[in-house]
Amino acid sequence: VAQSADTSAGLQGRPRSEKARRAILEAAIELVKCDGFAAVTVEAIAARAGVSKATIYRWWPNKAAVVADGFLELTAPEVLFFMETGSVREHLKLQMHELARVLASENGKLIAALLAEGQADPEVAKTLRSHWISPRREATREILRHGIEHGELRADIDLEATMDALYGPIYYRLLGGHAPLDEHFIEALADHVMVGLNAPYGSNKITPIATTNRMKPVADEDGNR
Amino acid sequence: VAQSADTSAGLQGRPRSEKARRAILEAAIELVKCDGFAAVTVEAIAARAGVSKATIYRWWPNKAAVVADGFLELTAPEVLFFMETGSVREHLKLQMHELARVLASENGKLIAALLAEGQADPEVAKTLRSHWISPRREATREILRHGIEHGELRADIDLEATMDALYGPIYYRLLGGHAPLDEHFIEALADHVMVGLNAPYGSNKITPIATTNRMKPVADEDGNR
Amino acid sequence: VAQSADTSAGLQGRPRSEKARRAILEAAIELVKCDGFAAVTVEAIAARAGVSKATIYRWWPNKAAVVADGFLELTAPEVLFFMETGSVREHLKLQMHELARVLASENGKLIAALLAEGQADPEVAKTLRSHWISPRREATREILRHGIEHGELRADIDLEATMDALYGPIYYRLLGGHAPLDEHFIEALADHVMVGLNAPYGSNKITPIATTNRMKPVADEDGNR
Amino acid sequence: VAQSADTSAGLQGRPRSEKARRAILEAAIELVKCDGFAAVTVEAIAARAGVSKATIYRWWPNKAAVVADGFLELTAPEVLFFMETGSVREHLKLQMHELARVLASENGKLIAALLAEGQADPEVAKTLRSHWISPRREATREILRHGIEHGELRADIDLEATMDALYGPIYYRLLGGHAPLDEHFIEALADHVMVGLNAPYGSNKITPIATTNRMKPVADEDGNR
DNA sequence: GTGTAATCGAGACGGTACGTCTCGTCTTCTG
DNA sequence: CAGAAGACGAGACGTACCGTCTCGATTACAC
Repeated sequence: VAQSADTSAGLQGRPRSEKARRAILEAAIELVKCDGFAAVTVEAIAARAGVSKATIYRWWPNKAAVVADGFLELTAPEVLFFMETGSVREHLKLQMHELARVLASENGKLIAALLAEGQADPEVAKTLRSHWISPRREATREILRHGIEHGELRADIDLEATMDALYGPIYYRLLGGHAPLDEHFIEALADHVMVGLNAPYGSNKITPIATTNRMKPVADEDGNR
Repeated sequence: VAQSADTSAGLQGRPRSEKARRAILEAAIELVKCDGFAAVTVEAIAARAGVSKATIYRWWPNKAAVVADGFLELTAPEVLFFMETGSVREHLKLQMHELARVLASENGKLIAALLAEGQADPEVAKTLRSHWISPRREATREILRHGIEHGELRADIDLEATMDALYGPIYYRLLGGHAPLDEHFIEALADHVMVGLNAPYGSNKITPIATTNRMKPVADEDGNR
Repeated sequence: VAQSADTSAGLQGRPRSEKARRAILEAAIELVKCDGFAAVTVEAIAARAGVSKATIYRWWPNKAAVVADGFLELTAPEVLFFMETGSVREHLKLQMHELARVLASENGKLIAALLAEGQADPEVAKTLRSHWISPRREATREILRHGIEHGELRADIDLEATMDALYGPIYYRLLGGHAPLDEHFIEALADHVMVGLNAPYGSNKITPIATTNRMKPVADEDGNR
Repeated sequence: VAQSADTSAGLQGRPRSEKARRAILEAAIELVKCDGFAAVTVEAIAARAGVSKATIYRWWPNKAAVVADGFLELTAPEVLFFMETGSVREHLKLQMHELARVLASENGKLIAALLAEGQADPEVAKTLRSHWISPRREATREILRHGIEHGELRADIDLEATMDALYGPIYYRLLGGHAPLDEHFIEALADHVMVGLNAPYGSNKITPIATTNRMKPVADEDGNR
């Protein structure tokens, strides 16, 4: 979110203080976790970080950018990499569980706040997309491609829509708050959406999950893009 | 959202001005649509409505409540009533299209803003849930039940998770902004998630969906709000 | 300095709080007298007055205006009115002593600060001229006219230049700080400049002072405007 | 004003850059003349001089000191040397005209600003006194002494008060801004205060001033700074 | 009709945080 | 090692809204 923080930009002058930068990000995250995003002030961040307000505004345009950077740098969990050893379906399910676990934790409120802020601040939205949403989608996209190549998944699925089908409901519960983000939900959701990923009836490479999912793949219509 | 606005409370004194109330709600909605939720101030609403700030604060606790009320009263689209003529699946798909259409319109920004505000303001979240999300879920729930009863849908689905699977991805695209909310997406999504609703192969009441959809029209209606 | 503080302007709305106004002016003056003009902050004035910063900025454009108003309202000494009983010369001398006394007191620093601020802020300069300098000059102008009419003073003096000759040296010592503003100085100064006011030799209405001043009016050249 | 700028102090290391020093002073003066003292920043001076802020702060304690130094070095007009050819009175009058001319010029604003700053910053006040006010007073003092010695002026005048009487009104108009600093004013003023310098009527060495001024030319010169 | 009581407009108020600005110091690299 | 470049801590600036309050003027019901 910061203006790419090109530390080596000037080649001259006092270099940016890495200490101050970390102190700011840490203070921001701690305060958000403690008081909630809306209650956090740039002035409070500065005070807690032992830093001047001007130093914050020199590198970030506003509070949300600081928090976004802090979250991404300090607490954003790593993207799960696909292990060749498991089935694609199992891996996708695992990822859904993992996402739900993160969103149900303390960090969930933070992501929710950033998504919310993103509705008003395009810059925050962009950061969140490029550093949180997109990497995860890219990883999932690869897995889906892998599954398709190996015949584990139908070849005609719409990759983008599929990813929304997998993760969208989880974010929906996070933001809507109409129902809990628990493991039972993820199980039910995964069971539901996995069906749509089944390789067509008669495929010879069905993994365990495929059989688990009722064994009897439906032969319905499906679309992709 | 307003404190139930018990107009007849006092039995005495000047009654609440309905004109002012409408002017406020309309001004709020217009401003949000024009400038975005975050840029709207109570003072601006008051000015545009030709109303005193105190009058707003007398009836609503804050800006978000005004906007929420305004949205619900002035622009919240009606829940689709279930038509006897279509199949359950078709109806669900239709609802998904309708929701996407609304969220992709000008009102989508408004709902996104309210959902965002709801992350910080529980009252707004509650209002949105009880007046926007829940009625729609209730309607869908009924349809799903109907589909199950008539054998058009699997009997073992998790109703709540299913509704999240149907609508969650749509909200996800609205709020994430990572991909467009167009008809193509809804088609792909619907095709995907509908598979998970299939009655299991060999069910004795329902033929494979493709044919079923025409053979067994549901006879039910539903509405709310 | 305030925008004429037209309290009765609106005829509508909450009337301006006279209490707050006085608290602000008093706080400003106290702080200036305590810490000096340069060290005073609008925030400090607000804090001491128990008032919001916005309230100060609503009525005054800046710190100097507040202090100027406060000084003029709370501590500016009254203009000395001319008593018919004394001689014009005595009265002028009295006024010079009085001015020196004020400028040598605590208020002198205040006036010096305001005059200084006036160099950068035309509004302050204007206020000071219209509320401090001009009234005193006007009073003196009347006295000089009186003296001329009664033959106590020469008729061909330049009134404006005369007033500068009377008071300018006093302000000069105040601001230059090169010599003390004591009574001895005023005596010497008055003796010096009074000579130039003498009615021409032979005037039949010389007051005691005129005789004191060496009795022998010089017959030199003089100009006026 | 600078901390004696002992260029030769170190005996070792890179000597102070005279170029930078001049650039700073010139930039300061230009900026003050262009934007006014209050609007000038140390950063702006540094930028315009192509110099680092630290270099300025290494040699001057603050902005006012830089401007004061710049003024004294670059624009302070020379003290008028006393010409043997004129009378003391004429010379004094000439000096008054000259002072008024300078103060009415662009430099007048600068001197006014420095006098103003001197009210808050004793260091500036001291510099101004020692480099601007005092040398001129010293020169005038000599002239007055000369005039007394030669019987052109009264012997019982208070030298200090006299100088305030001569120049104070000029500074007063400069700072008060209540009337213009034009030649007419100086003429009137000089005529007025010169009367107080007259040797008493009947003095045995001097004829009435009007004639004296040509009869007894002073033989003296004076300079300073 | 005449109270009585609540609403309305206008707008001042105490607060709080904003984002900007300048100060004077410091830290690093370059010439 | 002086100097440029420029980041830094400090803290005041003036602005913008917040949500509350005080007014006087305006309704409409109750008597």
